[in-house]
Amino acid sequence: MLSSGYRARVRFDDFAEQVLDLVERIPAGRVLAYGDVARLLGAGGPRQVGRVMSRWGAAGPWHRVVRADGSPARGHEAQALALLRADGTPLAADGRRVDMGAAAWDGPER
DNA sequence: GCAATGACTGGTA
DNA sequence: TTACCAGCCATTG
Repeated sequence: MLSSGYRARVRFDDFAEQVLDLVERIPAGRVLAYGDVARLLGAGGPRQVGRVMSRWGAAGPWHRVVRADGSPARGHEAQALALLRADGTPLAADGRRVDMGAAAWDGPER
């Protein structure tokens, strides 16, 4: 029944669902790097996580997913920083990045 | 099937 | 600190 084109979207949607579910579990004041999300899920890679966020990230607290160096998403830096600041996320001294040492989330466990 | 692209990462200069 | 390069993995043309 499912056409090839539709099935392809559904297959990726499975990975996207896991990413979005994990992102929505990130507590306020905490962040996760793209690579960390992929590692916690044990699938795909940082670029795949970024692809999911660009397409379905708006469904959750996308601003809590940042780059490994603490920089927020490309093209949404000001927006992400404003939301992170609202969550009380510890920012670096420069104020344009997240303090990964203090804001990095360990994951749903612990 | 191949090449280009992407909300990335880590290393080196 | 920023800039450039090579690697990585799935989607898209």
